[in-house]
Amino acid sequence: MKPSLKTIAEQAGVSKTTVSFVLNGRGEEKHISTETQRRILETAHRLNYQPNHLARSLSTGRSYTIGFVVPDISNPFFGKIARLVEAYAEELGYSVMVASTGERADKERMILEAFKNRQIDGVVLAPSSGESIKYTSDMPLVCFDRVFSKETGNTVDVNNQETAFLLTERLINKGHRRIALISLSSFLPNIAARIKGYQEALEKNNLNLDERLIKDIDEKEKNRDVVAAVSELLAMEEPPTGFLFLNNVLAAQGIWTINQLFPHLADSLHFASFDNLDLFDFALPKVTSALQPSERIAQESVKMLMHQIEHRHAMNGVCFSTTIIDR
Amino acid sequence: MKPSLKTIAEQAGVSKTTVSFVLNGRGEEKHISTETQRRILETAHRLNYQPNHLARSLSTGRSYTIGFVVPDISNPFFGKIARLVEAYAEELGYSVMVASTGERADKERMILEAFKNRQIDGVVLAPSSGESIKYTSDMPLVCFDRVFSKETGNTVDVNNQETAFLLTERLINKGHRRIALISLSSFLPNIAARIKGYQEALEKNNLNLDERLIKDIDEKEKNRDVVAAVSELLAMEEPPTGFLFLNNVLAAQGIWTINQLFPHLADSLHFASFDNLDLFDFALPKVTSALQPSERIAQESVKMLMHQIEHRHAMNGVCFSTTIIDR
DNA sequence: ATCTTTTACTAAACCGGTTAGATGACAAAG
DNA sequence: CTTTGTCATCTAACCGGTTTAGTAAAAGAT
Repeated sequence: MKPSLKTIAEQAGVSKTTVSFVLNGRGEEKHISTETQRRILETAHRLNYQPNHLARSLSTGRSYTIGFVVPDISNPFFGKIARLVEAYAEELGYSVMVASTGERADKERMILEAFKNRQIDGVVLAPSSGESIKYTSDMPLVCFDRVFSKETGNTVDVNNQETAFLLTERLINKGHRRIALISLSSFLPNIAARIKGYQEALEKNNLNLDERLIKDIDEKEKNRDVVAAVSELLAMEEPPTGFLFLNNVLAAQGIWTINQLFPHLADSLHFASFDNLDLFDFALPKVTSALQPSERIAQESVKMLMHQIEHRHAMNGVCFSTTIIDR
Repeated sequence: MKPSLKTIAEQAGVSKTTVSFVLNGRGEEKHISTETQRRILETAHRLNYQPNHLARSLSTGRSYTIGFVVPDISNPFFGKIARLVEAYAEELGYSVMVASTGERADKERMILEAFKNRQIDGVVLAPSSGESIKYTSDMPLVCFDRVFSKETGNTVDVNNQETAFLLTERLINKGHRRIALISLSSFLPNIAARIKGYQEALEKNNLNLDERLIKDIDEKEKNRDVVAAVSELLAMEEPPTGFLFLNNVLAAQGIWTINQLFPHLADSLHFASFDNLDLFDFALPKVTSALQPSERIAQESVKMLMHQIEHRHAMNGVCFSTTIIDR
């Protein structure tokens, strides 16, 4: 039988209350005598007492658990942040529940409500839609990676538009005149900003925007769609030589496509991609990438969430800069 | 104010008990009249009642939460399994708490105890030591990837020794006579089995085992150590031409090393590695890899855990076969 | 010597559910 | 006409903590 406060109370000959005070380090404050404190601590130790976290949470209303909800935890970008969020949260005595939404708003909603009913203290979320904030009502929430509205605060992201602009310019500066954009069909604010940055760079460099060079990939069928998109682009009479991929998964699949189907073109093309991957270091075509500061994103997200949990009011959104790795 | 059973009871003019029965679908069984049931359901719906999961868990002793504990959730192998475990668990109404141990037994112990105090129903664990089972005592536990003892049951792994044997033989069949082994210095049963398979293959093919071709990598410094190991090996007077890497992270770093420091050798070497990575499809040196069946590992782990949660006795361990992808 | 404060500790309510056992009403059986 | 059984519902205890509002005794102040 697992010992409870009651067990200790009986064995130490005091009340539950006293035991609770002492074990929570409030012994002095509550004027519990040194001898009694000693006896209680000794008993607790002897019985190897471990408090029941659920019971505590139920009465305090704090579960010391946060949620980490992203489209796909197996995506290396989110996996890395998960690891870091978990580490920071643990330092603060929090555990982390994770869930993947598959980029589906309905599933996201279900997950958030399930977590809320589990009395989670707050959620770090990479939202798939602008609706999510509604379902969480009063639960502390920090959105990262995708920011649907800056107004509510509590957001962490990067300078998407500027980064896309710079990535595109790098390709232009390397002499590429026709630059394809491999984007996503679902509406996400970070993606929208990146598209803008791409357009802006073309405009500034007096390259006209050819709509045929822009391909939208369906999230659910990305692997198949990227192969099709790249193949179509390379089959054009005037094919692009520079490619901007709006995230690492798309770029990885793009590299795969070239290597499997167009290996002879690997040297003549140049890629640019959001997010870094280790493989970009040696992949062909060469990939210039924009590294997002995972550590800072994770740390800031947790910090912001803790702030809201403690103080119940939002902090201003934070926007980090990416680091462009030229290859 | 969030509505509770009490709120509904008051508004519907019945007792908490009756509400509890009805909302748990035990209305018929408990002979609650149709009219009362209707009224209760209507009230619950009107107030948008959501049960407090903590309170329920406290009284039933079931939290419908499981833990997923691995060395590093950002490792793609574990990330993929995490995603799948999460999906299967969700289907069964469970949430998942994740934690990374950093391959440290002490941290693993802390995590397991913290989870236990959170009244988790069970844990899916990739253990870093043989000790973990002790700290979980009566908590349902399934170990995957690393199996320290088959005797206790509840284990899921793959045919490590045979796979290593086959991978090594592939290298031999491709004409490589000197085959390096990039291993890990920490003792893990899966790694030990893989080393055995390597030795067995050399022996069977009458190649003598050159200890200098075996390099142990320190988990904490893998990136640095792999570069050093590969560089040393290639600097030998009679350097190896085949390399067996005991996991995907090591192999990825090996590929990086060749591409950065020895690009002229990329074509003459051949790698073999445990676990698949997308980048193996186009990386040079070519990589023959052993794909582990993530879906089946995840599904079986969850199934096994659920079995133990329900029936409180262990199932026999399961061992899956890998799929070798020749490149 | 009496009043006030401090010390050391406890009883009981509470968090929000679940559940064993009781209860009163009514119908069928003996 | 009592007994037994079923129906419909409720009371109260319980899960294991936290916390408010005490209380009795000892110490300090007037």
